[in-house]
Amino acid sequence: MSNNSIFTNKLRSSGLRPTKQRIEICKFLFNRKDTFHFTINDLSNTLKNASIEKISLATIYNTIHAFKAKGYLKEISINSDKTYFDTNISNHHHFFDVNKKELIDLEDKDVGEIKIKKKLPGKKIKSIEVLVKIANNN
Amino acid sequence: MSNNSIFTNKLRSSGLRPTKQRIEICKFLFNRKDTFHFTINDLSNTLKNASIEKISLATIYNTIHAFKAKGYLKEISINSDKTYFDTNISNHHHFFDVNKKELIDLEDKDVGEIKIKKKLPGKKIKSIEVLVKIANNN
DNA sequence: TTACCTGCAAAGAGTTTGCAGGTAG
DNA sequence: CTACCTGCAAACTCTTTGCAGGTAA
Repeated sequence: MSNNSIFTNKLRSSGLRPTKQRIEICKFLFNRKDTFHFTINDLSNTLKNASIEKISLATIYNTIHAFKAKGYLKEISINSDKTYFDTNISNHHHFFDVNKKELIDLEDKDVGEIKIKKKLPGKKIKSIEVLVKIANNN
Repeated sequence: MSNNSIFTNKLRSSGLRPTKQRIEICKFLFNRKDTFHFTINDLSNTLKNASIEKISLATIYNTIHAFKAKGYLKEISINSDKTYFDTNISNHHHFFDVNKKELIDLEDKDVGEIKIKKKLPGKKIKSIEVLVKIANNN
């Protein structure tokens, strides 16, 4: 199907061989309208149920890290026991719902411009990430 | 010495028994002019060299978590293999030097006001944390 | 054919837990 | 005396690695 060939090309063009495991993971991650957040564990479980053949954990780690290195995914900083990945690779920020342990996108425009007034010699800014922790009103 | 009694009181007043291990840890963490960042591993190694008696890793974890729960320490969000704690519990932000894997404080005043323009019903903001990743100029 | 990829199992790192003995109140 | 704390080792979770067999080009 034409969908697969999109991913095949995407993978090939970044020097990754389009194996069926990687295409399977691509389909799950990128074949959707909205971006989303996930953990490796989520992904593994979902694929276990959804796909025909089991993909080994090692392959999932391997693939997710390759995708991250290629810029297809971002890893997100939170004080949490979990490591989250984000299919939204644009510049944006996050709410973290501490009750539901859930990440919610905050678009760049939802956060006023951030001005860093301190400079360190010989260093340049690579990224500015804002994490807004939210909790239920009691 | 009078220093110890400060910590003894601090601990007692928050319902923690002032054991010699906890006082030892307090002295190392809080008996200094400047706040700093550390990992459990750092702390364990430093105490191993510096103190008379060895404090077991389990006790260090236990104590650090108790201190965090009591608000004496903050845990810091970074995409890193390490978990950092901060003795600076005031509202502030961080640079993370990706080359040196080092955290540097960014005072509140070094970061322009942050305006979160999105609200989620039934949720309130608990904290806003900014992480500025920096790297060497090449 | 060759370099790369997958799957499994074992190994690692960091953290937590169970329990017996010790200590503060 | 009792509840809490410590230290040790075992257990756990998450992640990485080594290696043999498989697959894309």
